[in-house]
Formats: sequence, structure tokens, C-alpha cells
Amino acid sequence: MENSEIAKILWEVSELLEFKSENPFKIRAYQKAARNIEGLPLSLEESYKSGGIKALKEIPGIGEAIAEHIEEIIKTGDFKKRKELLKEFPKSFLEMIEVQGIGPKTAMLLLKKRGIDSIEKLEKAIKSGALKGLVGFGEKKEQNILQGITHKKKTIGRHLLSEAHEYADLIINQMGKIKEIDQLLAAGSLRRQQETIGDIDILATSKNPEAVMHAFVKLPQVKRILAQGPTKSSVILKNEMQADIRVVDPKCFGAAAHYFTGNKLHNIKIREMAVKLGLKISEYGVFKNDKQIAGKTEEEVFESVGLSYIPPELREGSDEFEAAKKGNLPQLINYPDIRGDLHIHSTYSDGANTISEIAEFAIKMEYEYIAITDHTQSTRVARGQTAREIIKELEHIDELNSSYKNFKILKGAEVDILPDGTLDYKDELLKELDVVVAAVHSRFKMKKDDMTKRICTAMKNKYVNIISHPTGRIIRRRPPYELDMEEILKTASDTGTYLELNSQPDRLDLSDVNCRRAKEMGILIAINTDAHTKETLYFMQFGVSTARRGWLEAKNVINTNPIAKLMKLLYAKR
DNA sequence: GCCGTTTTCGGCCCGACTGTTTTCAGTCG
Ligand SMILES: Nc1nc2c(ncn2[C@H]2C[C@H](O)[C@@H](COP(=O)(O)OP(=O)(O)OP(=O)(O)O)O2)c(=O)[nH]1
Ligand SMILES: [Mg+2]
Ligand SMILES: [Mg+2]
Ligand SMILES: [Zn+2]
Repeated sequence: MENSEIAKILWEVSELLEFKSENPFKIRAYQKAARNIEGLPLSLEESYKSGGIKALKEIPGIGEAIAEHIEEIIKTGDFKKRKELLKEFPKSFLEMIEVQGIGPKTAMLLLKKRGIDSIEKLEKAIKSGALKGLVGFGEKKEQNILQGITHKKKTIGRHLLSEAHEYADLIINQMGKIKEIDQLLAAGSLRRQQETIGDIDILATSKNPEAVMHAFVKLPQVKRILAQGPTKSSVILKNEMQADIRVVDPKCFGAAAHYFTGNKLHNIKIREMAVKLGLKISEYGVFKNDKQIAGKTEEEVFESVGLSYIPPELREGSDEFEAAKKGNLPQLINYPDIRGDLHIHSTYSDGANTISEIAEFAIKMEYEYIAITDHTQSTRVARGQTAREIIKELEHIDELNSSYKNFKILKGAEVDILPDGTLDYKDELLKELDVVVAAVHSRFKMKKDDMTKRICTAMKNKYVNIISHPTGRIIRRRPPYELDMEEILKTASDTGTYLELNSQPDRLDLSDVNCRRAKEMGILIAINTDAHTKETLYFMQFGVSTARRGWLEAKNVINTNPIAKLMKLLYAKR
């Protein structure tokens, strides 16, 4: 049982409890537990197996009751209380609150008074006028719900960080033309650089908020206005993304930026800390006896509760406060720390650019080195090369290198890890390479033990430097291979193998939480792009963002080193 | 339901916008 599955079950229970109008704090307790479990690097099932209920209760937000539920879920796949709740409310009913504007109260009213228990029935009911006369329902509400249903049908859920970035830049560019705006900031999950983004959150400061809102909702990208007030508006954009905007006075910028960056749990926790100190934190500032005492900058907000500045990528409402209090926050890696890219494809396999085109581009990016790592024979769809074919490429690289100074092209390959854990090239050939990146490209559905053994066997080969995209997940498309991540990490640590943080926006693999776990175990990470075109060498920024979310410092990442040190690290296993 | 360096009971973040409401509940950030 995966953590994500357990989290999903608990989240669903929180929704079921909402329908029953349970104590809102109890509902929040289930939601908190679910969120915390999602962000957990260790397998709950493994923790339970080794430490029982007691180990579960050590996780924040999990107490006696939820720990027992989790035990039951691990043992039977479900738990009694949930099964009972589900008898009352069918699955299709749960989906109703996913429609914008419908919450648990409205859904219950529709169920009780009209027997509506699915989005389909709701749509029919509105169109046939069956909701006329229902308390709290009028023409506008019906139309809003219909539009909400249409919107829901068109969207696929959360967006990749890269897509959201691009679109947010467009909007922010447009907003830059609004005269009344002072400062602009992309906030929310975008600023925290989460791997997926729910909506675009933008903060503006202005002395004339109404004028700003007026101009904002008239932007050409805006399709529909969900809400418009003087300090806050929400719209649906033409690409069906939602955008939320807040406008505040410049003297509130810090507090508003902090609020709008979140995440929610982080906000709640820092506000609780303020309450204990006799203060109040809101998006408008830090207040003592209704008098603003701070809030112009984010630093002031943190300082008011005795914390040093916490970078947005760490604001998850977990243990960042502890670190900030003790002054133990990491010196997070920055993009300019990166000196090269160790996983790139050229026209020798399925890349679009020649090695020299890639090299020229990398030099413009001020890199000191790159590794060309084309596919090997078993990955035929990606034009993987035989041993004979790659020899030509290696000679070509030698030739090119003689023409560069202060820049080096490393000879590499992205070598297939075959199902038995052996590699697609013989050791005699691997020996000729500077960088061996090893990866699984076939038989993704192997059993957990087999897949773990497969990758661990590969790590035990002394020529293997880096395991590429270690879990194989593709965001929104393919779940990770079944893996014992702890075993993988342990073997990486024992063998001195590096793990990749693949920067492709739909991979980001290792994920943020796994990076953090790897760091704790002393494993070094290679942040690579796996670029198949020279322009996508810029995907490095997403890798660095994810690394920052994983608390990584420059020293945890091998490709922040100058070439001489890097070469030493690459030859350390041999 | 969870939690505690004052607490094992009694708190639990704080605010904006909408629609249909004669004064605020519901939903959302
Ligand atoms: N204090 C407080 N702040 C909140 C609450 N809900 C949201 N926020 C703040 C923190 C969020 O990061 C920020 C933006 O809200 P969003 O719903 O857009 O969430 P966020 O961007 O974090 O994630 P997303 O990718 O959009 O799902 O607003 C809340 O209930 N209380
Ligand atoms: Mg957001
Ligand atoms: Mg938002
Ligand atoms: Zn690759």
C-alpha cells in the first residue's frame, strides 16, 4: 500500500465527515493527516511493519484514532468507519463538491431535497427547472453551477510547473502594463516551485486597487470572472486555468506575499505561533493590539515570531520552523551554482541537435562541461547505439574537445539497465566512458523486490556513476515503478553511486521529498536535464527548483563542482 | 481528531466575495 493511496482514503473520509457536518476541527485533523502522509519520504507500510502503531503515531497529525485506521487500511485495504460512511454517500456524490461553488452544505441540500447524487443529475435538474423553489437557489447560482460543470469537464486537473510558469509570465507581462500597479509577484505554489500547479496566484500592490481589478479582468486572456472585489479577484483564463489576484497597499507587501505564497499549513502554523506571542498575522501585516507592527517585508513577518527568513520552496508547514528557529536552514543551491549537465542526447541517438550545436549552446549558458549520453542498443525506439556505433561518437567527441578551451565534453551513455540488472554495454566499453548514466527503459511493471534488485545490481557495477530518473514516474501519466526506496538509497550510499534529479518537467525524478531523504543519507545528486534539444538545457531551472524543495545545498550536487573535482567524483568508484 | 517547555481539557488562522439573505452562511483563498 502506497502512502499516496492511504492519504487519498483519509482525505475522502474528511469529505464524508463534512457531509455529516462533523466537528470542523475533526475534519481538519483528517485533512492534515492526509497531507502529512503525502509529503512523507518513508513508506508508511514499512514504518508500520517495523514499529507498529507506535511508529505511526510519531508522524505529526497522526494520533491514536487515525493510527488505528491506518493499521486497518494496511491490513485490509480499507477501514470500517469509511465503509459505513460510503454506504450513505455514493462515489458519484463525492464528485459533486469538485464543481466550483458547490460545497458540502449545498451538496447535502441537493441530495436531501431533490435526491441529486451525481454531477449528471445535477446538470439535468438545473436544465429542467427542477431546482426552482429550493431554498437558497436562484437564477445566478444555477448558472454559476452550470458553468462550473462545463469547466470541470474541460480540465484535466493540475498543471506542470513549466506550463504554469509560461502562462503566468504572459499574464504578469500583461499586468505590467497596468499603470496603477506598483509591484507584482507570482505567489502560491508557483513561487514555492511545486511540481504541479493548481492555479496562478498573483499579488500586486497599488494605491488604487479598484482600478487594478478593473483592468485585470479585462485582460485578453480572461474568459470568465468568478469573483471581483477591491482586494481579491478570481477568473478563469482562456486556457481553462484559474487565476487569483490579490491587490494590497504597498505597506502590506511582505505580509501579503507571505500569505499568498503559503502553503496553507505553513500559514496556519505561523499564525498559531503569533497568537501564542499575543500577535495576529494576516495578509495585511503583523498586529499587536490592532496596531500594525510589521509587514512591509517578508523578513519582518518571520522576525516577528522569532524566525529567520524561510525560502518559499521550504514553506510546507512541516519542519521548516524548527530549522528556522535554530538557524539551521540550509544554504539552498542556486541556479548559477550549476556548472554543467551530465545527461544530454544528441543526433547520435534520439536528440535533435548535433554535439557541437549542444556544446555551443552550453557555452553560452556559461557551463564548464556537458556529458553527451545517448541511448544504448536495447532502447531501439530511441535509436540506441551498438558498441560499434558509439565508438565513432567517442572519437568525434575527442576531436571536438581539442577545439575548446575551458570547456569539456564528457563521453557518456545512458545505458539501459536490463531486467536482470546487468547493463546494455560490456564493462570493457563502459571503461572507455567518462560518465555512465544507467536507467530502466523496459519492463516497468516488475514486482517491487525484482525492480529494487534490478537497480541495486546495476549500482554495484563499478562503472555506473548515476542512476537516471530513479523511480520512472511521469507526472500525470505513469506512476513510479514499485520500488523499495530505502533499499535503493542504502545501496546508492554503500556503493558511492549518485542519483539523478531529472529536470524534465514531467519527471522531476527524484522528487523533492526523495532528494531530501537522499541528502540525509549523504548521497550526492546529479541534476540533469535529459535534454533532447539544445533549448531544453534550460529545463535545468526546474531541476534546481525541485532540489531546493528537497533542501539540497550546492555541496550535495555533483555538477556544481569544477571539472577537476567532478572527474575525481566520476572515477571514485573504479 | 490532535496536541501540550504554562495545559491531558479546551482550544484549533484569518479574511474576501457572493447570493439571497433582511443580517449572514457558504465557499473559497
Ligand atoms: N491563512 C490561510 N491562507 C490560505 C488558505 N488557503 C490558501 N491560503 C494561501 C496559501 C496558499 O498558498 C495561497 C494560494 O492558495 P491556493 O489555493 O492557490 O494554493 P496553492 O497555490 O498553495 O496551491 P495550488 O497549486 O494552487 O493548489 O493562499 C487558508 O485557508 N488560510
Ligand atoms: Mg495556487
Ligand atoms: Mg489560488
Ligand atoms: Zn535520457
